[in-house]
Formats: sequence, structure tokens, C-alpha cells
Amino acid sequence: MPRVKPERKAAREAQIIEAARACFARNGFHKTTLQDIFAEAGLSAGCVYNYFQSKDELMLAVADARHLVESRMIAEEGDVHDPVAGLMAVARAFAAAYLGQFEESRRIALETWSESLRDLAVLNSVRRGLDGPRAELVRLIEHGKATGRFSTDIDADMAARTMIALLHGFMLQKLWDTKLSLAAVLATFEHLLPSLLGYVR
Amino acid sequence: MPRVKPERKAAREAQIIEAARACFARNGFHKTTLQDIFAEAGLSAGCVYNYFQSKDELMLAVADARHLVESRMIAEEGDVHDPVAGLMAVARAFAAAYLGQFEESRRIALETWSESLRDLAVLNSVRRGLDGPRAELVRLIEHGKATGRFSTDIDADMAARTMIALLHGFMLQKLWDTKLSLAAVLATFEHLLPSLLGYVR
Amino acid sequence: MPRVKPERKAAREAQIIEAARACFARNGFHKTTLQDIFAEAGLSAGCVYNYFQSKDELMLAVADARHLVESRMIAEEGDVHDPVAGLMAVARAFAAAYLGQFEESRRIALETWSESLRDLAVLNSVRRGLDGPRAELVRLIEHGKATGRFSTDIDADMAARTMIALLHGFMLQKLWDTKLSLAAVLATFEHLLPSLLGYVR
Amino acid sequence: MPRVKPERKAAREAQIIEAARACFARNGFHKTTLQDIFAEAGLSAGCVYNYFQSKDELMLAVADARHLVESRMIAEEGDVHDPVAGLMAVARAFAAAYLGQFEESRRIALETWSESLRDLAVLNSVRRGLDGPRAELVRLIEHGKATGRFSTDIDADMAARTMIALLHGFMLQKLWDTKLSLAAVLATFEHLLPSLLGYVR
DNA sequence: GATGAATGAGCCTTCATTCAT
DNA sequence: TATGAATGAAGGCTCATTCAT
Repeated sequence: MPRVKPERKAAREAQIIEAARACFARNGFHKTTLQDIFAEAGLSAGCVYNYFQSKDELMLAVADARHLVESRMIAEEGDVHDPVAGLMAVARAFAAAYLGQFEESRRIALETWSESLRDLAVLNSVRRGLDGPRAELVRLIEHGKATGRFSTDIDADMAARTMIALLHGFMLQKLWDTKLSLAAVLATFEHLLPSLLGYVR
Repeated sequence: MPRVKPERKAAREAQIIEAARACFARNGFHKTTLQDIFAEAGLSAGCVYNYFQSKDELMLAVADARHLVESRMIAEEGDVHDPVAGLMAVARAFAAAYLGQFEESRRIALETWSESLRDLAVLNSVRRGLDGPRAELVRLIEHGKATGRFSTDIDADMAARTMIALLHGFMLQKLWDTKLSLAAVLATFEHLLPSLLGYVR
Repeated sequence: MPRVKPERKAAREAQIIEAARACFARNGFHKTTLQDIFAEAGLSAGCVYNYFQSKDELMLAVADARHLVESRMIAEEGDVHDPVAGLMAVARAFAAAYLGQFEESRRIALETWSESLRDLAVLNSVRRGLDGPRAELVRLIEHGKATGRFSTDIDADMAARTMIALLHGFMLQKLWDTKLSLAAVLATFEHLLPSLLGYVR
Repeated sequence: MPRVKPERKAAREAQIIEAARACFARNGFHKTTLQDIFAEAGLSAGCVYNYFQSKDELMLAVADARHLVESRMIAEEGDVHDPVAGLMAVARAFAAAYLGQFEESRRIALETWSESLRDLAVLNSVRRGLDGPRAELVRLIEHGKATGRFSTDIDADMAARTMIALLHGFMLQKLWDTKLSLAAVLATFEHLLPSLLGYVR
């Protein structure tokens, strides 16, 4: 079977994933037909099938792409000396990505979560996509504890989980109610941080 | 089409909704076939169609049923003099319902949320299902503010939204990681409450 | 099985046939559901099934009823001494019944014809419904020939068939084009009659 | 959806229409299942659906194809200097097509007429299919009137309608009674023509 | 590498018919 | 006699996937 030059391959894959992403965001995974994706990508069925072997694989690729972007965001933003500043930088980056004006990223996230209930590969992708950022948050928090910035009573893992829960919960609310203010969410987050991590503002 | 006597009607509807709920929780809305539901309910296709006119209508009925149960939970638990005690009672009830051992309720919730992106009727159901509880939380918080229990600086609506976001966020995490401890979540919630509402423990 | 008192039976049957007629005229035989007919008749499924054993039998009953009415029309109108007057009287009666303002009779006729292609019982009904009137027309024409009113060169059967063909053909045209004038059709018929029967006006 | 190259498209469409025609003639529109048509055409469901998007559309295509053939017949036969000869040529062509040995064309015509009562697209097809030939007949008759061949008292439109009514009426009779002779019908037609158009043989 | 016509299993839904009351 | 809830076979249609070119 025709295999492709690596450079072209990556570009084509990105093109297809982007098309799939747009379609899944628009109509959801199950109501998107592969024909929709072919049309969106401007490619033929056979061509797409040279890169992805099934619809499920496309969903997985979209999920993986999402998690890759998140990892990069964490790596870029979390690299700060002050843990509070680092956590707030990460929070701002995620909030900007997921609570902003354009719904696509939120919808894709929810689609991914929903599919993870049925598709083991997607479930693993979601788990990895969560474990990475959570570990990074834990690392930041432990750093704060070690440097006396945060209380040592704090359970770093639960604190990290709580931050993630807040993000996810507000993503959902923003989906039902577009007017939910990004600024208000960030303010709430900042307000809760001292209590969450055991430090005094 | 045969219309049904009210008494029988309610019972049959409940029977069918319960079957649909079980199937949707097991395989998701889209991977559930109506045949699955007929079998689960022990009824024929035609019989089910006398009560619900489409698969979408079944999803909506499942969502509505869920929100009805939530409303009852709030009404039962939130009716307490002390606002903190009331909020914690509601939190415990929801946590017990959604963060407990059995996944069904969580999976149905996620399924509902996902469908709300495509199905306007489900979206409205979700919105109503959210607005009711949120209003009740706001009422409790405002009561606390009025009685000097909570700081008047607090934005009651955002505080209520934050509690809901925490619940939803942890529901998701419990779906990816069954080991997440209900007790830990409740402890975190209780720990954050003073900061969230502006009171001293 | 419950059989009914003859008097009631006939009334119920007429009620049901009338309902079926209305539904078939409105939506056609195949797009009419028995539930439609139950509703139109204001009767339950079980009740209707006490009088007619199947949907096909209802179609047949409607067809038979139509042909019975036609027979009566012929018997009433054709009983005239002068053959030309008799034929014109029959023509006027049929034209009034089938080319008038209300479509129902035309639609039922076409429905009947269409079903006769598939349903042997309906085919026989149509044939009987045609043979009776045709024989009556032939009788009138032969009477005219015998009394020297019409040319003896005339083929009475073909002449009768031609009259029927004209009626049926114009019924169809009236179905596609409601504006077709009954008067114009009758005038045409009257204009053709001398040539058709071989007499001088 | 895969769109098809024009050359292949026309061939496939013709193949499918022919299969649908055969099935509709055999069992009628409503008793024909799409599976019947797929089998008759030797094609799969999906393939047929690439060319026609619903069963209704197939009926319409069959009707349109019928009317196209009629138009061609008129164009070929009606192009004669002598109006009487032209009208008789058209009559012979139609009689051969619709009153001949093989029932298919008659049955399809009746099926088309019947469906026109419910399906607006088919109704319009029937109307167009009628208006074209009628206009052509009118043109021939007017030509006869203008050249002094026919009486100027004649209503060309009603005369054309009458010819069409005769054809349709005899088509129906041929369906109930296969023995009806094509020759007799043509003789009758020829016999009536002078009276219909106002000329002396 | 890419095309796109073709496949066919399977799903949602309808509706003629039955039968316990 | 009449009711009407229940049945379940069957039909129209979709769409993920394949493969000859």
C-alpha cells in the first residue's frame, strides 16, 4: 500500500485532523459523516483512508491533537519561578483557550469526554491528557510547598484536581450559557487559590 | 393512534425511560439502538412508539427525568435554617448521587450534556435543570448574606456557579478515574466553602 | 364471533365506508392508515374489524359502493323513451357526479382504477361496474337502431365504450386542471353524438 | 457524497429508471420495495441513492421519462403538412404505444396519474406532459383552421382535449379488458375526427 | 498517492392486525 | 358489540468502508 513521504504525511494528517475537528465541533462525532470530513478537507475518501483507518481513529487523532496542544501550553506557561504566578499563568492560558469567544475547543472537549466512555483508546488519550497536566500542576504545588510558599497540609493532588475540575465545570457552563464571563471565572479562581493552596495573599 | 389512560401512561413511560436510561448509560445515546431499548423494557417497538415518538424524544425524557430528580433533591435538602448546613446538605446529596460507586448517573449526565450540543430540546432541558438548582443555591447564599453569615462582597451567582462547576468537574474525573474519593471531594468542598462565601469557619 | 343485527350492521358499514372513502380521497389508499379511518369514523380498531376484515376489503367496499351508486344513476336516468334524450340524461348525470366542483368522486375513481391493477377483487368490481353501465348504454343504442333513430352501421358496443372513454378521460383532465368546464365537456359530447351514433341532429 | 461523471451518470440513471419502471408496472409504486428495484437494476442500495434521493424521486423520474418519450413521438409524427394526416399519425403513434399488446406503458401511465394526486412534483410532471402535446395538437388544428381545412367554429383546445380524453379513456379500458382492439379504437377515432374538427371527409 | 463510485449491513420508524377486557 | 393497548414484520434510507483505476 502506498506510504507517504514523512513531510507530506504530517501535513496531510494535520489537514485531515483539522477538517475532522471542525466537523466534530459542528455536528458532533456521531452526526458527522465521513463524507462531511472528506468535503471539509477537500480530499477523497480513499485519500483520507490512506492516513486514518477508521472514523474512530479520526476521533482519537483529534483528541490526541487537543492534548498535545495542552501539553505545550503547560510547558510554555508553567515554567515560572514563582508557583502562584506559574499557576495563574497556566490558568489564564487554559481559560483563554477554553472559555473564550469561540466554542470549537469546548465542543471538541465535550465530544472527546463523551466518546471516552465508549472508546478505550480515547479514554486512554483523555487519561494521558489529564495526567500530564495534573502532574505538572502537582509539581508546581509541591515546589510551592517545598519553598514554604504553600502550606504543607495541602494535598497537592487534590488541589490540582480541584483546579482542573473548576476549568472543566466552567467549560460546560460556558457551553450552556455563552454569557458566562471569562474574567469572572479567572477572578473566582484567583480568589480561591490561597485557600486551595494554603497561603496568604 | 391509540392514546393511553393516564394511569397506565405514567407507569409505562417510567418503565420505558428507565430502560432507555440503562441503555444510554451502557452504550451511549448513539450506539444504543431502539431494539436495545425495546428488549430492555420488554416491550415491542410499536408499544414504545405509543409513548415516545422518536429516539430523540427518549433522550429528552431521560434528561428531564434526571433534572426532576435533582429538583427534588434540592427541595428536600436545601430546606435548612443554617445556610452553611443547607449548602453542605445539598452538596452531600449531589455528591452521593453523582460521585458514588455506580456510574450510571454520571454517564447519563455526560450523555445529556453531549446531546445538548445538538438537540435544542435537550439543551433547554439542561438549562432549566441548571437554572433551578442554581437559583436555589443563590437563594441560600443570599439568605446567608442577609443574616450576616456571609460577606456581602460575595457574588452569589458566581459562588453558586463555582459549586456547580466543582461538582461537574469532579463527576468527569470520577468517570476517568474510578478511584477518586467521594470523601476527598467533599472535604475539598468544605475546605473551600469559607473562602467561596466569605465567612470564617 | 359477534355478528350484528342486520339494521345496525348496514348503518355501521355505511359509516365505515364513508370514512374510508373520505380518507382514500384525501390521501389515497396506500397513504391512508387504518388509524386514519378509525379516527374519521369515530370508531375503534376492533369495531371496524368486526365489519371489514382487512384494509383491502375496505377498498373493495368503497369501490362496490361507488359502482352501486352508478347503477342507480343509470337506472334512474336511462329509463326514457327517446334514446338520444336517454343517453344525454345519463351523460348529464355522470358528468354532474364526476366532473363537478368536488373532487372526491374523481379521486376515488382514480384510486379504484389504480388498485384494480393489483387487487383482483377490485378488478372484478371495476369490471362489473363497467359492464353494467355499458350494457345499459348498448341497450339504449340498440333500441335507437331498432327504431330507425340511429344508423344500423353503428357498432353499439364501441359507441358505448367511446362514451365511457370520454367520461373517464375528462375525469382525469379535471383532476389535473380544475378549470375544465363541465358545460364544455357536455357540449362536446352532444356535438359528437350524431356522428357517434349515426343520426342527423 | 460521490458525484458522478456526466457520461456515467446518464447511463446509470437510465438503468435505474428502467428498473423502477419495470417494478412499478409490475407491482405498482406502493407495493414496490426499493429492494425490488435494487435487485431489478442489479445495483446496491447505496449506488441507487447516489442518483436518486428517495423513492418519490424515482417515481418522478419514471414519469418524466414517460413524458419525454411522448414529446419525441409528437415531434416526430406531428410534423406533416396535412393536418388530418398529422393528427392521425400522432394518434397512431400514441395508440401503438399505449393500446398495444404490452401493458407496461399503460400501467405506468395509470400509476403516474394516481401518484399525481398526492405528489406535487408528479402532478407538475403530468401537467407539463399534457400541456406540451396538447399545445402541439392545438397548433395542428389551428393550422387546419387557418388553411380552411377545418371549420373556424371549432374550439381547438376542446378538440385537442377530447382527443386526449379518448386516448386516456381507452387506455383504461384496455387495462380492464385486454381484448379491446387497437384497430377498433383507431377506426372510431378516425370516424369521429370530421365531426370533431368540422370538416367533410 | 489520489480518486470516487459502489457496497450492504443495519437502523429508525410505521402500521395492519390482534385480543384481553 | 366495542375498546384500545400491544404486537412485530418489513420498509426506506444512511453511511463507514473498499477497491479498481
